[in-house]
Amino acid sequence: MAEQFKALGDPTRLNLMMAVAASGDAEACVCDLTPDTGLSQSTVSHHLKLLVEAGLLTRTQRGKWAYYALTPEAIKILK
Amino acid sequence: MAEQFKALGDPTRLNLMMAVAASGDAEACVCDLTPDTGLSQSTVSHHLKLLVEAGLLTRTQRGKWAYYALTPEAIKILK
DNA sequence: CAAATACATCGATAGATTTCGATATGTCCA
DNA sequence: TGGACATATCGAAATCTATCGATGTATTTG
Repeated sequence: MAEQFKALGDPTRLNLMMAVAASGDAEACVCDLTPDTGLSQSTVSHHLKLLVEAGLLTRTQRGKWAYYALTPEAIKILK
Repeated sequence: MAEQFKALGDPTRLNLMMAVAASGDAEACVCDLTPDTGLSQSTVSHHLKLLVEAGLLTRTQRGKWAYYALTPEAIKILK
């Protein structure tokens, strides 16, 4: 539980979560998410990984793209 | 908002929050909270300060003791 | 007033986190 | 197959965090 709060405790990651939540179909690929952060692609990828590990995002690969979506757990916490 | 999640994202601090919530009258002094953590008094004091700064605990001095209690905000997040 | 108690602050240090650029992996298309 | 694109991983540097012991500040008590 602390791990989830910790994951949400970084402004960049919280913004990523909000961006995913605000996306159409509530999922987004790295290429959509990266520009807004002002960070490098590798850094965004790293943060997304942490969010997945914390059980707050799911990752689905479709073709070239990796789509991230909120988990029920994340929705519960952020609501 | 990230600041609050960040504050809750440390196991020690999350345990402190739970301990306060579980205390009689939902408030506790440092002397009550310190033993369970296995940490030094100065470290616990430091963590409590962060929680207050994050708006998750209030601090009330009564005589020698400082009593900490959950804020409405904290109750909302932890519920 | 002096000692004791409860807590906060300070300075230092070890370890964790964020970030990047470079590179690796995987997928699609010509 | 080869190149282009999307993403992940790696290694390193800078910054942040948790922790401690020592000390400072109030407050109560003798």
